[in-house]
Amino acid sequence: MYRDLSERKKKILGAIINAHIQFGEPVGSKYLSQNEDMSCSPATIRNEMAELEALGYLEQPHTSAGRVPSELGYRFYVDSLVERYSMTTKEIEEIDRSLQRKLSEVDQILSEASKLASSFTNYTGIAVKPRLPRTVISRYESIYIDGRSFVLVMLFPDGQAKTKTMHLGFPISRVELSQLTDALNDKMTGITSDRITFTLLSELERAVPSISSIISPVAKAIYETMTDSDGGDVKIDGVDNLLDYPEYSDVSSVRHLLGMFDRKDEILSLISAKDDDKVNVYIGKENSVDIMNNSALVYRTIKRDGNVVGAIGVIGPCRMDYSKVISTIERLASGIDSMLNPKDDDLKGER
Amino acid sequence: MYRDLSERKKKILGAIINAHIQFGEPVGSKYLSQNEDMSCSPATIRNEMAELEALGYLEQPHTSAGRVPSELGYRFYVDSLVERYSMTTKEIEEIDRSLQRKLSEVDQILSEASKLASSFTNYTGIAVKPRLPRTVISRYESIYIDGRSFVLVMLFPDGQAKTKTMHLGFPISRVELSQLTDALNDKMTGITSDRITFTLLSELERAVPSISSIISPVAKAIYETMTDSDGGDVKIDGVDNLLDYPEYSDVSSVRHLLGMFDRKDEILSLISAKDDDKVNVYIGKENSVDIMNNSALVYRTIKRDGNVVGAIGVIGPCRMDYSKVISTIERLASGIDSMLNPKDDDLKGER
DNA sequence: TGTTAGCACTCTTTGGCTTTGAGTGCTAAC
DNA sequence: GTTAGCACTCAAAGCCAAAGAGTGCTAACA
Repeated sequence: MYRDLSERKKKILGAIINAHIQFGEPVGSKYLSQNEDMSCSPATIRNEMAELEALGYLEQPHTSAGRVPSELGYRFYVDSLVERYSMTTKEIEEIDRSLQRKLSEVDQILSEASKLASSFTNYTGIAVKPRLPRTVISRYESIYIDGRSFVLVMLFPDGQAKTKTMHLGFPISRVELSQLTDALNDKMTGITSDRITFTLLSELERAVPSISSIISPVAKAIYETMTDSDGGDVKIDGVDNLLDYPEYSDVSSVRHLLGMFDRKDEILSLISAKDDDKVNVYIGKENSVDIMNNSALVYRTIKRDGNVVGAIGVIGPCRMDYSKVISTIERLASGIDSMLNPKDDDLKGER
Repeated sequence: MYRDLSERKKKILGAIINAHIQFGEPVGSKYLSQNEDMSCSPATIRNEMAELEALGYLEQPHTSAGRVPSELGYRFYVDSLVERYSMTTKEIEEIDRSLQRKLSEVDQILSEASKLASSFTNYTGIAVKPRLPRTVISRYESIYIDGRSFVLVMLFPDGQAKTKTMHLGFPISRVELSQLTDALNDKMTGITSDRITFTLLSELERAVPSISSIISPVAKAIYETMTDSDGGDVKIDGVDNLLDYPEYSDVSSVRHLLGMFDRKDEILSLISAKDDDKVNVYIGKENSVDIMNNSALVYRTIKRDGNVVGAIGVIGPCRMDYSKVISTIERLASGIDSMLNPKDDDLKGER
């Protein structure tokens, strides 16, 4: 697709995008010939630029302005020109150090990752926990607290656990509690939330006749837990970073972006769609999220035991320092990956 | 303090604030005499306005503009003039219905409340979970999963429970696990996180010599859990609502506000400071959070069993529809309160 | 045939200028 | 104490000209 570009065109296109990323303003022929050692005159560059514009890689805000990369141009740049930003040892150390403060739960890791992504890149960081396929509970345990309350522990197949503290209006004995637990383990394991039916509840009530009135609130708690963990979540940090960039100096553009953050579902589905192991870049309207008018999204998914458990990324203007952002996300994501999938040492850390 | 204002001054001040809230622009004498049936001429009103300005209730952006309420003016308005907004049955129903979708955990209730506050008022909703006083764990339980992993359940004095799933690099037996649990219950209950010392860990290791290498990761998990739940949290929703108001049409003012949202700590400490049962209103610089330059904060705390577990509120421009906002927050908060503190029915719902 | 210099042309940006209009403060009359 | 009248102030809007940046085109050149 990009075969038809001569080396010189590529060089010019790359130089324009670099300059535009740096200064945020349209780039003119004179600037290029002077500062980017093009070894040809402005006039020649103008000719090339005119052709690049005809091919769709460049755009002109108005007649007497320089050229600005189009979304196609950025795409080309990201795909082929971008040289990997080589991080300084200091930067690498800083990222690694930040990750050291190893947080235990996936949720927390992601939420922290969003902050890190934001602070290292100066764009807006996002972290996504995808909507999981329907969860089933594989085992129940209960912990007796006192005559009127107990903790219900629900274990999921992936080893996660959730708890609910139940307060009852009437006393319950340890024996009854263990009957209840047995009944739950007998009837309520391995099923999805939509299979919790009235029939099932009646069966349960029959299994523990002495405390049948407890079934309904317990079932409700279970149902809530199952449906809860279905939900995806999107964390966003550093929105105010964006306001430093002229593309968002207009309130309406900010509103666009903020509006998108409220429609987190779209981000969720966008990111959940693709789950390869590399950093992905969506530029402007390329993606279904049409609100991302003048913005780009760089992200990478996070896996654990081969399953996607989340993603981290960065949102910023199309004119983004891609090489730096990509490297940062790359390193953050792989750092998190290795935290979540520790090598088989003598003793693994907890999750 | 406000005794010295004549009835007519109060009326004029109130009319100015109402008009300014409605239109967002400085209010002139002519407008008042025409539209608010003042029964006196513009000139008279001008005299009164000049005095109100001298007293500090009004301000003039520049010589030839109308008057704008000062922060003191708003404060006066909120304290004495505001007539409680009477909600329509429809609005009340809608709030109640939204609250019906009763979410179980405090965290979720608050996060949902923030969305509700935002959508009912069209300002920015915030929900706060305060930094709790240092947490201690009152009891440990463990659930055996398989030879190499188990779930550690930690119970807090208030009945909450947290879990950590531990994956080990070596096998552990049920007996050893219960030894571990006993040791934890013996040595690690009732202490704050800063008292988990090396000495304590050594004692623990001595208590379970056969699996002493497990102590360190377990202790780490416990420490993390304890320090986690210390942390407060602030949820914010509907930031983009604000952009509809001209006060925030300037990017720098938006940045101010967004910056504040990143410094959630300040909001946290502000709200945690006062814990009475009524709706509080902070206007502009009244509060320590000096960033709230041109903004006001309306909130009310949420209690459970007499303890503050959070707060919900709204942030918007000083020029805010206080009567509506106050009623909305009032109703939301009391609705949540009653969800969290159910009447003693036969069977209480879970928490 | 590709490159370059030169030049006319376009179009935004900037600054200064005036006009407009809203709203005030003051004074004098009621 | 209230009101009408009037001069005054000042931001906002509109207008115009000048400046400046950058282009496209043409013609000369290698």
